[in-house]
Amino acid sequence: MADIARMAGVSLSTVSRSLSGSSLIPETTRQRITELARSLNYQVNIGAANLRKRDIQTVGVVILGDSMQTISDPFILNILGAVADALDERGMSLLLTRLNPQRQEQMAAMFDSGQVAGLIVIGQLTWHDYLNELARRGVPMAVWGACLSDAYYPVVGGDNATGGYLATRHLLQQGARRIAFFGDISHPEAALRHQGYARALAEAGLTPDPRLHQSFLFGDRRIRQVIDMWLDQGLDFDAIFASADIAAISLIGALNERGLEVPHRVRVVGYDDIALSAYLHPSLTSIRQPTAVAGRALVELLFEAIAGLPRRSVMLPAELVVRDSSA
Amino acid sequence: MADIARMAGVSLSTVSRSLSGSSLIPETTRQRITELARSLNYQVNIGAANLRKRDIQTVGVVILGDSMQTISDPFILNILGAVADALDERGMSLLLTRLNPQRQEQMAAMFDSGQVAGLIVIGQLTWHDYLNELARRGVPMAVWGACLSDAYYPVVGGDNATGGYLATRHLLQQGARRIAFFGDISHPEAALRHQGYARALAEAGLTPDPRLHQSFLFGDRRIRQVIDMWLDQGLDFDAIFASADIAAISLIGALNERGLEVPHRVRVVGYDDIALSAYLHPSLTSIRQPTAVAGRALVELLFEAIAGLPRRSVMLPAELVVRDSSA
DNA sequence: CTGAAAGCGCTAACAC
DNA sequence: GTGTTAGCGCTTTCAG
Repeated sequence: MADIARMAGVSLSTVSRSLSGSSLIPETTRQRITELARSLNYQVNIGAANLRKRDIQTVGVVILGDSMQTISDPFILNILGAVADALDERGMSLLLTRLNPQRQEQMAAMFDSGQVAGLIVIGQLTWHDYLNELARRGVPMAVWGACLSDAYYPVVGGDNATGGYLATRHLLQQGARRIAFFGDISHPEAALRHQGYARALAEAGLTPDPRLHQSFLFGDRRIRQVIDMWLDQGLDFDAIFASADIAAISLIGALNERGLEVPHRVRVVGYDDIALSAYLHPSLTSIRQPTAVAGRALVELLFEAIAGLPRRSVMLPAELVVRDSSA
Repeated sequence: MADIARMAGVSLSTVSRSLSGSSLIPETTRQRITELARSLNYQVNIGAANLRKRDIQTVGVVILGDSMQTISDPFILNILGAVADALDERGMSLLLTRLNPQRQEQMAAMFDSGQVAGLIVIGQLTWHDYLNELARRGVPMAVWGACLSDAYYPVVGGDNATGGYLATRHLLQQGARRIAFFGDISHPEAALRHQGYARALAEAGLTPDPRLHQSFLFGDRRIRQVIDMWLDQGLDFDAIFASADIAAISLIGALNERGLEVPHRVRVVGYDDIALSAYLHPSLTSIRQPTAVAGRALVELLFEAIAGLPRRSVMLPAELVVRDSSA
């Protein structure tokens, strides 16, 4: 910037003002400086500017992980994409971090070290208490997850109870009676989906069979093992509601392998409606969650938190998308 | 930091030195300061430190997009994950940006504005010339893509020619004779895969039929239209080699819809070996690319570029993974 | 309208 | 070992 000032024959202040679009600077000077900057590939040093302005143009996005493995749920990554777009629209940068439970503290560090103005957390999992703690400490954030009543942080999430209800009622309407549930109910989102599942069953005069409830959601190998186990035990089931499409996909693979045709022998409904679901064979019935809206809402809520506005949460509708796997 | 200095009864320098682990500071003082920092949730302001140290702890990761749509190829996101891990190991932060061709300049801006020490670009597509231009300008970077001979930037990529060859030879060995190719050969990666495809055909005494070459890779709707078109024209084909698993998956869906069973009527091989491919029905034969190694290599090459070391490129092996779709 | 000067939070000479 | 000081690149009063 000093170079430009010298070359343009003006002071630092003038260049600074000019480049930041101050209306005090006459068009001609402004043009000259802009031109000079372009030809030098000069861009204002954002870090230094922020230091002086005491504001940060970056938001931390944290993807929470369950296992040590790379997260690859397309749904999560869809939300990430939506958040990236929404942040982009506001001219904010996105600092990405993936965290597993062993490194909780790193989450706060991003904020405490002045790297980011706030945090968007994707995947609430079992971090509820820690997130509450951070929020109490005044770390601005917005979380994708279940809208827990005792959450001290703003949440954007789907209507998981309704989603679970819709999925299960649909299966019942298709004639299913012995519906298994796949999902880790230690995660609030899955727990709510399970509530909806139970409610739909109750309405049909049925009660959930605990033997048909499986907590292992991630890890396709384990999903296959469960199917094997059920079949070997002669357990009776004619439908499965899986709390994530990626689990449903593994399930369908395992069922096919054991000769149980989907949907004729076993109907399957997933959750999230990831892009691939429509192109599977059979295509997968699922509960759609509006990820684009979610991304926008997360960013909006985070900005409200940063601005010190009262915390609020957003619950997005869940929509049943019927395809072949439940026909 | 000033607070801590005052509370600890020492000078700013002592706190700074202590927190950055200088061996000059005695254990006892160091302990006291560390303790104080922890209790105040204090973390050194990275931006200010970097400004002073004139070094940046952040790397920009750019995901290049073809269309205006959110990118959601799991393979790309796998590499992103691997890069994130590798960066993490080195204590670097990851600034994520998604760019489409309309906003090329933003890529340089990340570096010029001092936000990042260098760029990792995922998805070379048709950006080759622009990437070369940046590299010439001295922007440190590393690119996932095809190892082009006239690339002025370091590249990490799979052995696309061999991958294409392996896929096609495998199909030929399975008895296929009329093998279609799906992939946009304006992208260097796909072009190399097509070369391998042509070579395998040549070895079998066959020549590629241009009518069986389809450039549309993204957009499942278009893929279906192509299948419809081929069938309506009575075009003869008994196998398809698709330059991406996500395309192969759409293809299989479209084929099934038209009653062409995979693999009995049409064999299919994809590329990338995304996680889902193993769990499809039929499971998808594909060419595996080692994403974890790729992530590590990209980071390594970027650091070499930043350090001013001579540019080099890394070509990773392509491995055929045989599954049901080509049986 | 424009320039001089102070200072954002931190580190690194350079003294003591 | 420790403190003092200058200054990283920028913005913003405050004078002119």
